[in-house]
Amino acid sequence: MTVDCAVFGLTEDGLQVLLVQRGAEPFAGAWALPGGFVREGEDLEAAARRELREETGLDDVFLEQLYSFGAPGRDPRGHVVSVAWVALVNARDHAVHAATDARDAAFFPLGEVPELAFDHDVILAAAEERVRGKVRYRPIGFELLPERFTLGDLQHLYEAVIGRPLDKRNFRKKMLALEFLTDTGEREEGVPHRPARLYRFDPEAYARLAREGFEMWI
Amino acid sequence: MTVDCAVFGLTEDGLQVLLVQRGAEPFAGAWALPGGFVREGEDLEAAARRELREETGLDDVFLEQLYSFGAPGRDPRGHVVSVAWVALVNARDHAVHAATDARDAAFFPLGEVPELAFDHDVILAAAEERVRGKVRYRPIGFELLPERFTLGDLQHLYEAVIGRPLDKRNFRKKMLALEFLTDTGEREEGVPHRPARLYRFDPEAYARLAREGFEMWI
DNA sequence: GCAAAAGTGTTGAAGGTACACCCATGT
DNA sequence: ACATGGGTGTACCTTCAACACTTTTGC
Repeated sequence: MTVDCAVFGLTEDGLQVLLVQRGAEPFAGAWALPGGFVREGEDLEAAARRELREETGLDDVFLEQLYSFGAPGRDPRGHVVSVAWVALVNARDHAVHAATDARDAAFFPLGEVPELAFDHDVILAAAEERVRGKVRYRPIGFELLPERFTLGDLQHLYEAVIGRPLDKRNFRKKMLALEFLTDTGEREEGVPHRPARLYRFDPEAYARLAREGFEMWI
Repeated sequence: MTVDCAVFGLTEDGLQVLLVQRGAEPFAGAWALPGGFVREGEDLEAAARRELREETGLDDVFLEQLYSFGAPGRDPRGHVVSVAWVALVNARDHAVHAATDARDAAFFPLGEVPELAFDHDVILAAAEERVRGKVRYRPIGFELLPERFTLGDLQHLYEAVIGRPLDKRNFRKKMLALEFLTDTGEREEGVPHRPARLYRFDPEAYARLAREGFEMWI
């Protein structure tokens, strides 16, 4: 039993995925999703978090189970089932560094992903589909942004994930009508244009609305 | 590694789940979701289908992976991870009978489920949530109906799964506007009221529409 | 003829989409 | 002054929700 994590981050170039270069056989030297064996008696989510920490230095990230892959032959070491996870990180605040069995760790734009070890191309495709789908009806996109962000940041995020330009006025109307963005009262600083208001996502406000049967849909 | 299946069927009393009474320890005599150990080198979905066939006689059903449960302590035999699956069957055409390690197999209304073995109550709750959510935006409900069905059947299905009465005229308008219900030209027979038209779900028409970016939402 | 479900349109409200200009800041 | 993104309102159109009566069959 292994766990593998598809970790997504956001930059000006759009969505990126975190890969590690394997140091050990099989597939030594190949790029792969960070992951590894579950220990005896270890919880699956705990294993995913441990592997992420050990191989990439990431800690305290948003993590959600994706799917379990168990096709015979997917791992040359034998019949290994992998429980795959999706993680979303704010690339600014989470520095990444290779560690343990990984020679290197780096973010790759989704259009420039190299050949991957095992069946990690399949896992990555499923993870990307999950993120692109779910971001439209659950407030998971905020995990890709710093704590305080502008509505411009948020719009760029949605445009990058959904892959389609959005109308600025309609987007702002819709986001502010959802009542879980709180205006921090602060502004951007040091930008060569009119500074934007900084907002914060309020998980409790969202939870309250969700309990009342409300549904977001972007 | 085990697989466990939450199998749902539909009757006049609403959604039902298929349970088996365990014949072997642990939890001998307790009701549980059908399932069992994955064999060495066996595909996960194949294992789920095999266990369903062996324990309940069900074959050739709609099956979709739900989630993997791996909390330490969830199985007294040791650290056993279960890959859970959701199945939907048309209870009329699929006869159920206990077999192998199961003393008995029967459908239970969701409100009358007995105490379950292992953490199967947690798995069942997750499965129910998946079905109730997904049925609204994917055409999986048809798996619960016979091949030919009336719009009344379909409306009752949605009312049972969503748990809320629907307006007949609006429902029919919406379903017929979706262009994947084909009128078979046939009618109900032997009913003590005006016989209804029989429709059939056309998976290819749905696939075509889905490819064009269409989205259903009930 | 009675019971039981099938079948059928319209109207008002709400929400979504398209669209163009002025504002505040740094250089 | 100019370049850059921030910030704002309206009109149209589409979609959704509410609502009641006639039809066809078996008994």
